[in-house]
Amino acid sequence: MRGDPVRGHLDGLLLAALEGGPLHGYAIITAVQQRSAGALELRTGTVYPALNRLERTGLLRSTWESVGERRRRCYELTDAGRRALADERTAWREFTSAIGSVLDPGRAPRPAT
Amino acid sequence: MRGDPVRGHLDGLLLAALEGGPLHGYAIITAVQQRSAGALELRTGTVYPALNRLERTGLLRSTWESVGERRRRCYELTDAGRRALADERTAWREFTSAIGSVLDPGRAPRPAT
DNA sequence: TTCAATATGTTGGTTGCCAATACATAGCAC
DNA sequence: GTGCTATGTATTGGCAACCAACATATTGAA
Repeated sequence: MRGDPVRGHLDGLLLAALEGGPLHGYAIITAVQQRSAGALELRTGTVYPALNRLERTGLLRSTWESVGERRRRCYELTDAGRRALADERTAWREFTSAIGSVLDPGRAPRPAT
Repeated sequence: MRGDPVRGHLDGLLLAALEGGPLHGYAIITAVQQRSAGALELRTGTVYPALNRLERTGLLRSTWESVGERRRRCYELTDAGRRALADERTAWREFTSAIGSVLDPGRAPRPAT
């Protein structure tokens, strides 16, 4: 997969990963990797700043967890985050429909005229 | 549609627009716009440098046309361009499958395990 | 005569992800 | 007891790719 593959879709991926319940950053990375069958390998330099930003903008909320001596920061969706996820899904469908209608018209039929 | 929507998929769009026959830059822009039902409005600052690059790398070939006093540069796919288009389609399907399996699992089933 | 459409191009800026780096705990193999 | 890997969070600097704005010219309609 060509460089910067998730560009523009990162927020949606992170929100979607958290839809099933709270996860910490590292677990989000592995969850995304597994759900995409290994295709998407998010980098820490990509994920942690993004999670931080999503919390700042109110789409996520975080709490610190302790497992023995180790600390993890656990993120969960807020109500606004759930709404944002729905919006990301809509945007994703519009996006794939738009690009697909030009690039791959057999698979993604043109929007009704 | 959020900013930079075509990022990473521009080459595929341009190649696909030319699959049906030669077109000049301005016509490519309107063709993409029409085929996407208005969703994709490519900018001249995006398209012309990209066409130039695709010609430099041998995926397109161009000839100057004259219509009255006006000059247009007509692009067409080379054989390499046709192969590149096929690759772009494959990459597009893999891309949508990967992102979709995380973001929109109901619509884009996970790749076979 | 002014405006919009047609037509091609360049320049500079921003965005957003990535690579590299840093650091700490935990568990396993040897 | 030492190293290696996995787990875990975070920052910094860089850069590619697209966009906005600008520049220029012809054509045709109001």
